[in-house]
Amino acid sequence: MSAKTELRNTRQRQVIVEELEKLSSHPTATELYQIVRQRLPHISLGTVYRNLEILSESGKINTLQLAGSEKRFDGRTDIHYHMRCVRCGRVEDLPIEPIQAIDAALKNVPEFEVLSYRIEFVGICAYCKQREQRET
Amino acid sequence: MSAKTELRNTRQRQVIVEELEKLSSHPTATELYQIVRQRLPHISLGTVYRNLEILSESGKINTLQLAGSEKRFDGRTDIHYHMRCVRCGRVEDLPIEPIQAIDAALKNVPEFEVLSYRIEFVGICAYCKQREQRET
DNA sequence: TTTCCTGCAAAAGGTTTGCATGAGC
DNA sequence: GCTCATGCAAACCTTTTGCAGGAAA
Repeated sequence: MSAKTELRNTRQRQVIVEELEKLSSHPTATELYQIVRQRLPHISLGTVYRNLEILSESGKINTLQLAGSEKRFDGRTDIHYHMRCVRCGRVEDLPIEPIQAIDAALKNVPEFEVLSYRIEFVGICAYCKQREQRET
Repeated sequence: MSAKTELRNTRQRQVIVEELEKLSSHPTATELYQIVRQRLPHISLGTVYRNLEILSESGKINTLQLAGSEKRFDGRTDIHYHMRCVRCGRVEDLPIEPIQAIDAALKNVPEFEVLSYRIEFVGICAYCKQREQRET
């Protein structure tokens, strides 16, 4: 519940957060590892994973709960929706407001205690949409 | 799009579908493997995976796109929602109607072409809710 | 008889972990 | 100086795949 021990401010942790916050691409651990390695060539994948976990637990970053086998991470910690592009696989932020009707529906299930939800939109991102229009 | 070749009716395939349809627990491949093995002790995990994939492609069963690393499978192929129990991890069917407002929201994103969505509710299932009331 | 399917085992892909060393505070 | 964090490598877990033999149609 509360922040137990203050996190130690290591160079690796710093760079991981900085680089993640620069990105809007919701990278996987491996993708972020490649990027961070440009600044810290000796960092290990394990360190990236451990830090992403710790940072996520302490609320400094967000672990996305999406379909598929790979975890993705987000420097934004406010509530917002994502869309997965069926063409290129990108995960984009969706510029729409939270849908109130979903929260309303949560209250109407007597047997269960529904607390929240995870939603992931599926569609074609701006890049792929443009590209397909050019090719037509 | 269309069913190309008719699937061969093997004993393994039969039993996998039968057992999956009996369950409302949305098992993982490994869980279903354990169950099927009671009837076919020599079946291999690979066969279970291959059949789940083929059956899902041909629309006879459904592969759930939930958060987390493991795939789960569903004998029901009609559209319905699921809830993940935060206590025990069970995946349950949620007896609520499709929420129209979500489809309405899809249409209001000009830059993207949003086609569909995946939603997963999160809460406390009937079993855990009862248990917690008893323990109070 | 042809083709698809199966069992087995190895490989693949992503993530976690044990251990000795090293760096924050 | 005491802990926590790191790098490295091995282990883990789920899923996929290659291959030779076996069973549907």
